[in-house]
Amino acid sequence: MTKIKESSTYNANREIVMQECPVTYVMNKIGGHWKPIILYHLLAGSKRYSEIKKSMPHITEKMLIQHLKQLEGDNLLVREARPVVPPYVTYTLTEAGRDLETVINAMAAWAYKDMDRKTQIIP
Amino acid sequence: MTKIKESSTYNANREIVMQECPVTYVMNKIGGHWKPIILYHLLAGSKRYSEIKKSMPHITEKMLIQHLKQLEGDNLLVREARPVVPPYVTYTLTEAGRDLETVINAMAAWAYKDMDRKTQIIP
DNA sequence: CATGATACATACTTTGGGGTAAGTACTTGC
DNA sequence: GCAAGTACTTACCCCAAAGTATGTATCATG
Repeated sequence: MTKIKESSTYNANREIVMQECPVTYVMNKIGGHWKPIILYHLLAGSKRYSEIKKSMPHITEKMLIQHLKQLEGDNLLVREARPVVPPYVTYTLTEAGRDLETVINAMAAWAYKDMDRKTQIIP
Repeated sequence: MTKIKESSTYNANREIVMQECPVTYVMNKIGGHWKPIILYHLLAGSKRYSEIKKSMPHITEKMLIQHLKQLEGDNLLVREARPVVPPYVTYTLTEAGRDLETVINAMAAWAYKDMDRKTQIIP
């Protein structure tokens, strides 16, 4: 008798909204705290796992691979492992991933503009 | 004795990353499921509360005002209430809010391109 | 006088993203 | 022979965001 949910409005939305709203579509791929940052770092070129880790000192290893896997699943990057030891794994953006540069840049541009607006109001 | 966290890496990040990463800065303002959609609808022009609600059938009233308040707090929109009864409240984007059109459009453009890529691979 | 419209508010519950901690497999260097 | 580096994996926990449900104030209209 306490089962009112089943698939909930949340998931209903996910389905519906994904088809209607392109913004949500993007958010589902690059949303969250880490993904855009990972993409940002990879826009500079391919990197191996340890390099990404070094450029993001605050991320935990779990979060890092978790998101790398998801981004790979969403075809935003490809993983290449050379069968050597110690392992040598590189991550490279796909075309879809590189195309996100426009989005990332638009965001960055807005962010700097908005930060400016703020500091101008303070005095 | 179970308090290991205090402010946690999460919040440490929020602080640090906000200053370093413009993308995260944006995400903190327009991230989440609903905000970009609200903004999207308001880009077409000012709307009153009930109109926004109608254009987003799947959002709950709680979520709607909650995010409207946050967007107002972040200076992305302004709320104007006429002191009549029944209440008449309109929401309008600020300059900062309208400037997000670039970001939203870049996202939409990418989304459509990405959807195309997918449908081309399927057959 | 109670029902409906409008624009919320508030209490309570659930879910999943993010975090912590520890372990694995393989080899090179001391 | 064991510590250290590389690229993960696994188990478990916590909290904030999202969702559910219900209540509020005001007046107009039947």
